[in-house]
Amino acid sequence: MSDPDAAPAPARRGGNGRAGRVAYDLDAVLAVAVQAFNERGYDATSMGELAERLGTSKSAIYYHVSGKQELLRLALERALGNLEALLQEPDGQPGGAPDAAAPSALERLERVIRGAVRVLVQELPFVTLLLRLRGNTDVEREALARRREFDHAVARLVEEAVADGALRSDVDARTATRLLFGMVNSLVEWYRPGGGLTADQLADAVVAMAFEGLRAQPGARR
Amino acid sequence: MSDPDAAPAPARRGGNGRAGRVAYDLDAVLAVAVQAFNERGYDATSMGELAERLGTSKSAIYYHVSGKQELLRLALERALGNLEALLQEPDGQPGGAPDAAAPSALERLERVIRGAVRVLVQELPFVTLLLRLRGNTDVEREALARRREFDHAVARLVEEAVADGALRSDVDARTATRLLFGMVNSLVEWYRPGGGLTADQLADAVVAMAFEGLRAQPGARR
DNA sequence: GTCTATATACCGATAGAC
DNA sequence: GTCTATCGGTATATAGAC
Repeated sequence: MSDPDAAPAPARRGGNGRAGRVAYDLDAVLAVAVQAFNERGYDATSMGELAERLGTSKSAIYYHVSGKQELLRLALERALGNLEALLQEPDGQPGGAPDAAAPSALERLERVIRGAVRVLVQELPFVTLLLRLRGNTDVEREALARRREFDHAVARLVEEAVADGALRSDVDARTATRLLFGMVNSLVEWYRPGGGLTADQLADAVVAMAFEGLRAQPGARR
Repeated sequence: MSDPDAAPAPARRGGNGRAGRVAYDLDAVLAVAVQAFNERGYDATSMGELAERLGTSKSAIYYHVSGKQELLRLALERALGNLEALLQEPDGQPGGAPDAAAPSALERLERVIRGAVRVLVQELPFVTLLLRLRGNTDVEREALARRREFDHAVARLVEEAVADGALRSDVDARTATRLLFGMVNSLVEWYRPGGGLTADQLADAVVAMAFEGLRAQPGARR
């Protein structure tokens, strides 16, 4: 999968391109659009500005997509698809060996958290866009519904872990889930790759704070 | 201070109003505007829609404010003023007695966290607007600069508490601060007053999760 | 596939009557 | 203080040449 932030520059055509002709494919248009939506906001970003950023005209964009809303829909599909895959394969990576014993709810929760951090980092602009939706249009409302279903699935994991006695029960499970993913989701507001913090270090910090808290524990190896 | 969510209905005039005439004052206009900005986004909200929500005309709004940007500026001023006051009086409430010993950095941090939760709850729509800014205009950039200064002040508290040995040192202080306020700020995305969770209970949950973590500790009274 | 030109609609803001 | 009418600007999207 291409990194949308890395190369907003136009890609040269494949074998069927005319000599030296620079063209944009859908992925390049989408990458630039998502970056612009995140910087300025979806509503504040005009098709004219997208054309400027791409060094082309509005009409050229309409050749690739049916309109501004389809750009949004494609971007949200990518973010949601990656997040939903976490729930299908809670190991964090597909194709894992058939596990020994079934993992506990707490173990599954930690894997989902680490997976979510990984997806947020790998698909940063797309997930950023998803997390800032307001639900103004049908496209946005459909995406928000899918996001809510993801949240509910995580909440069920938290409740299960509380029932197991693995998580504290004096904080409501729903509240804990929301605070937990409030912390995870806030990554998109400040994390930037290449800033001296790898995705794994970030996941470690999130899991440590979420499960053990920030307070120094006397005698603990910290 | 009036509650902007509670009464979007027009307020009757004071002593100088003509008999029975319904009018809007600046506070009523601001309350409706902030609610609309949060629901639909600032850019996606037109002055025409504000007029519709107020049951009046666009011109009537322009009588009260110079334009759409001033509505934004007034709302952000209210949110920032309340947050900045937390740093001046870290007791959480003004007029506290001159304290005995100077509180530790950890104690001051907890007071700021509880104060921030209180401000978020009490001024929910205004802080929500602040936290969703993108920095498209001068008004927004000025507000973002003030917000960054607030964040930096909290980060200095965290660093001080780490230096005291009160907070764990295996998580970078900057990262910890960002995760901490990512958790706090996420409240605006889901907390609604009257939902069975008081501001104090919420602050307890935030402080418990931030400092002690979610994991059940064997033998601990939880 | 990309261009220029344009159709159509809505935006923020203002003018002037009442 | 609120109204109707309208200004100038810009938005999305399309038409048709090349």
